[in-house]
Amino acid sequence: MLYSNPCEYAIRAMTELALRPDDGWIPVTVIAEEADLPSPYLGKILKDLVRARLLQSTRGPGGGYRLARPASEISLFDVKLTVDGPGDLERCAVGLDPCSDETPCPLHVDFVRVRATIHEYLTSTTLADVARGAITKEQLLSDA
Amino acid sequence: MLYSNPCEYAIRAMTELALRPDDGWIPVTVIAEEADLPSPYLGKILKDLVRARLLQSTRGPGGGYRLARPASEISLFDVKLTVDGPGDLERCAVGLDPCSDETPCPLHVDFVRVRATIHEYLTSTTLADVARGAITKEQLLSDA
DNA sequence: CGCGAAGAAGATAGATTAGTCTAAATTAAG
DNA sequence: CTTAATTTAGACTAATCTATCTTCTTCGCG
Repeated sequence: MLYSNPCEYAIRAMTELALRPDDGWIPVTVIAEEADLPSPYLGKILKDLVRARLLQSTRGPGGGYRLARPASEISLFDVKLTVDGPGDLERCAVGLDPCSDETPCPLHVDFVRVRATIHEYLTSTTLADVARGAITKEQLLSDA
Repeated sequence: MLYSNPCEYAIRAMTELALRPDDGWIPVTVIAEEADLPSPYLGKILKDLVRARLLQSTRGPGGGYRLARPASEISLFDVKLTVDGPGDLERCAVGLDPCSDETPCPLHVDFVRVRATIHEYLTSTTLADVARGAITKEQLLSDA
């Protein structure tokens, strides 16, 4: 509900990278397989993340992708901002333009509270948190 | 960010209806013009809202649409549920299936809090609130 | 240097969504 | 009973999004 399709893919792919911090460069094909995503499409998304300096990449044999910073320093907000752009988070609740704090849309007042909650969640949650959750989940599933 | 395109249209159209509670039946063309929406497309959406019993309609001369209940008794949640379906609000934060309270996705714990905030907002906000906000906004704009 | 393994980039195809158009059904009014 | 206004339903078109394919560039290694 919060993320577009490619943004969700980006988070899942980056979580894979966060889970192997010292494996060097990981090729798209490997990431795609682990995260169960279509690899050529994922490649495009990762390319954008490289351009936004959230990932690094290198070509040639042994090449691939890796996080540009420690996972604990990349927030979901960083990812969403890169993939979905800034507009998505700033839109008014009902889509009546123009909408700002000065000329608020109907519901602006209540909606800013919701938006603040979302924003706080996105900025305070890092890929390290997601990776930690992924490990927990795997354990739960293997126990079952 | 919370609503699909057609859902946003639905809210805007229904807000128009909420603003004229005693005008009887309002044709799509009028609603579409007021809300600045494509009228044939809006017609489809309104039809679905009729089927979901959020609107009533009648054909023929003098026909059109009206709210099936007072605006204060129709929540944004009602509208979103009808137009976007139930799945949208239940999805996991990262899209890793399976995801439930028993086998939570990474972030499930933090995310349910965000989701609860959104849910609370949608259920507690009615079309009457939106209409009230729309009036306020219009005044602000005309003053400027 | 030359070969092969990768990412980068762009063209293309398929699927989904947004939007239009036409015809049919219904209703009110004369 | 006829006509005009209106919703309803469905076919159709256009645009966007998802995904694939192909080609090119870069890089490591022998």
